[in-house]
Amino acid sequence: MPATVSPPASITALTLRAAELGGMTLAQLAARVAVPVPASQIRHKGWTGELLERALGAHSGSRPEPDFAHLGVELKTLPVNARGRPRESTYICVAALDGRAQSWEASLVRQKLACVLWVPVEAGPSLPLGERRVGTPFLWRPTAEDERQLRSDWEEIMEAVAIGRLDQISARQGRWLQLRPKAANARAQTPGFTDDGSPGATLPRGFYLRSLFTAQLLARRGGAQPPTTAAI
DNA sequence: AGCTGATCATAT
DNA sequence: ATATGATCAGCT
Repeated sequence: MPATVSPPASITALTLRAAELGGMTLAQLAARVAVPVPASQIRHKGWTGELLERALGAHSGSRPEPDFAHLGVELKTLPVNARGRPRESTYICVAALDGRAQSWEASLVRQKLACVLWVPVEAGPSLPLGERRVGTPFLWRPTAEDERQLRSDWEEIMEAVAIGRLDQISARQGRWLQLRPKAANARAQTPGFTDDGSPGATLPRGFYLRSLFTAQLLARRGGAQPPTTAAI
């Protein structure tokens, strides 16, 4: 039975709590909240993220709200390699593909990224799950420049969606933000447009932050890290 | 090696 | 099916 951690009362309490996790291994964290460490992530892809949620007192489950709704903070783990570079893009949210008009201001992408607590975690197939260590968490709010760039990509992608040309969009589009499949499998369906541009079911897709973007956040954060976690 | 498209688990 | 958490795996 997993142990329960109470929700942090403030952003300050949250960041302090997060800072204390820096340097810990996932095995130590798992023991603290009493959850087992899987042998592999192949069938537990979201395990690290869910572990951090528990450890920090988030418990929104799969509900469509921020992890720390009362604080307006979203929690995102960031898998990094031995050199401290992001190993993967970061999933943000699903995209509405039905062509209804949307504005950047009211977009889910903008809401999701309004305030994010990033938690770097060592990752890689050669590093056993339990031995991976938590890096130095940091709170991020998009700067005006961050938002300008994300908005530019979002609008370009959504313009193609709005005219029903889902077939013209690929993950190659977008400098910082991209649209990629987000589904149980390639047969999944959601309202959208078929390849000929007519209304119909299509593959669900989601917005992802390219690793180049998160790499810049890590670099911007800068600062000295403990020797053993020099890279993260 | 990096990237794109596909996939896995769980809760609602 | 939608939304949460992401990583896998084949191709360039």
